[in-house]
Amino acid sequence: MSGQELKIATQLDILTFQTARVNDGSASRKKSHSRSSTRKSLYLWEFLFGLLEDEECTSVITWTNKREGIFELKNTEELAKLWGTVKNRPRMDKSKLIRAIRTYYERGMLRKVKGHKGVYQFLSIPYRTKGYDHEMMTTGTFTSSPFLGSSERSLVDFNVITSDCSDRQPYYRGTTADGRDNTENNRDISVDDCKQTEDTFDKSNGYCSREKRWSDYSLSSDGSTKSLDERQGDFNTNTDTRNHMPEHMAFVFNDDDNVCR
DNA sequence: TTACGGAATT
DNA sequence: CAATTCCGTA
Repeated sequence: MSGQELKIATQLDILTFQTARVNDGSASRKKSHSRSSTRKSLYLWEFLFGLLEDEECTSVITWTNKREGIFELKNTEELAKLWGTVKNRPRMDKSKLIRAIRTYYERGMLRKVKGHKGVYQFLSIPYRTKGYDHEMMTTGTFTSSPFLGSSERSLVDFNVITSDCSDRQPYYRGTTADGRDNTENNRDISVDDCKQTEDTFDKSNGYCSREKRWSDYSLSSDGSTKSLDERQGDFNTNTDTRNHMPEHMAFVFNDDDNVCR
C-alpha cells in the first residue's frame, strides 16, 4: 500500500545549515547543499538530533535537559523502526539501535546517564562536519578538531541545537533521589536541572525555517534516489510508524546500499 | 529487564 | 566506514 506517504525527507539540510553557520560565519564557499550530494547516509546522531528537535516526536525521543544535551528514549521500539526505515534496515530493532548508540561511547559523543532508563547525554558532536568532511576523512579520527572541545561550551553555544524547543517538562522532578550517580568525570548533571536551564534558550538565533525545510528533500546527486513511495512500500506492512511520524517531517532514505562503496 | 562491549560482518 | 548483528556477561 503504497500510498502511504510518510514523507521522507531529512534533517540533513537542517543540520547542514546549522553547522554551516557555525563554521563560517560568512565567507565560506560550500553552501549548505553542495555537500548533500556526496554524503552517503545519515548518521545516527543526526537522526537523533533531528527527532529531538521536533516537538511532535516527543513521544518517541525528547530532551530532558536540552542545555546539557540530555535526552530520553521514550519509545525505543518506534524509534528503532524509524531508524530502520531511514537506513533501510528492515531488521533494525530496539536492541540493535541501542548497541549502535553505545558505539558512540567510545568516540566520546555520548554517555549513559546512569540510573535513568533510556536516558543518554550528548557530550560532543561533530559540528563542523556533517560527516564526510575533509578533516574527518583525512584524520580518520574523531578526536581531532572537528569535535567540540570537551570543555565548557554547551552544545547550544554552537547553535547545533536550535533554541526554540520550548520546554520539556521536568521529567524526573521530585523523584530523583539518586540523580547523581552519573558522574564519574562529568559535572553532575542531574536530569532535573532542566527547569533552570530552560530560560537560557533564546529564541533569537534567527534560525527558524524548520517547517519549510521539512518538506521533501531529495538526496540524489545523480538521480539515483528511489522514489520515496517506492521505498516506503516495503515498510508499510505493519508500521504504526506513521502514526508517530509527523506530517511535516520528512526523512530521506539513504541509499546506503546503492551509493558508495 | 536494562545495559555493556567483544567480535565478526556489512 | 559507521553501524549492524549476534551473543555472553552483569
